[in-house]
Amino acid sequence: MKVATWNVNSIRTRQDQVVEWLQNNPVDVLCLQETKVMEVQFPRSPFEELGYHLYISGQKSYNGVAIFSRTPLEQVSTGFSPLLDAETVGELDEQKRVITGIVGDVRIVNLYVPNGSAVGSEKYDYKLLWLKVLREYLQTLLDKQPYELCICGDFNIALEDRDIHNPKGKEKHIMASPVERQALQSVLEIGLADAFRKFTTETGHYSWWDYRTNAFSRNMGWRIDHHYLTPKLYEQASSCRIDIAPRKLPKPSDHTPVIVEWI
DNA sequence: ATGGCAGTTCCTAACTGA
Repeated sequence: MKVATWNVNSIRTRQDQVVEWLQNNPVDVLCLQETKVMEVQFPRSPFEELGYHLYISGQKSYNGVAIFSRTPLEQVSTGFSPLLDAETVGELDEQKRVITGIVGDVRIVNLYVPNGSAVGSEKYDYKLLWLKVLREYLQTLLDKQPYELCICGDFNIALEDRDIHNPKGKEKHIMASPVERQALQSVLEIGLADAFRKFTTETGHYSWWDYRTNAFSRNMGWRIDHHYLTPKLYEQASSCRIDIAPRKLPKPSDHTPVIVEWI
């Protein structure tokens, strides 16, 4: 089973690139973030023609997540609300950042974690609150269901210094600040491990490069797109790789796909 | 230090992203 995650920064702009990528990389599941379109306007047919079933949580202009799957997903739901009480969720489901479904004996959870703008800003507080509620959401999933979990998506956090091209002085930088790193660590403490780090320990491997300053050609990147697995699935994982080919294309997304495989 | 690039919409300016 191969599960990929890719922040496409607008599915309508990236449609042809995603089609071509799927033709060359026929993964079982593709999790997309930042689709930036309402479900009714989502370009479904190019992907359905490739044999995928589409599950979409969309909104206009911002955010938006989707799962493409070769086999139909079961128990698909979006947002935190299906598992948590209204008081806990508050307004968090207004932004479309969560979609999940079951394939085989694995629950896929596709996430687009808030960026947070700047450390100490209102959006940063929103990011921290969102991660706190995410932990409750995932803990509830684990408590209620026997499925293994594959949590993937754009986490907007580089968890360790080796996930950043130049980690020096990043304590106040969004995506690297200690408080948000700790918030993500707290989520992982429920029993999740980073699939990529099972296979690759050195620095220099990234999934996002800023559009500005020729960051990609200088490999000034960040590894912020992750797959987190429950222990049994982590043991079964046989590879996790970053495909930088799409980042080299004209008009690319600023992120590139990451693919995990398990037996 | 700042801003740089890209996508979107209430579209040629302002926002959000990361």
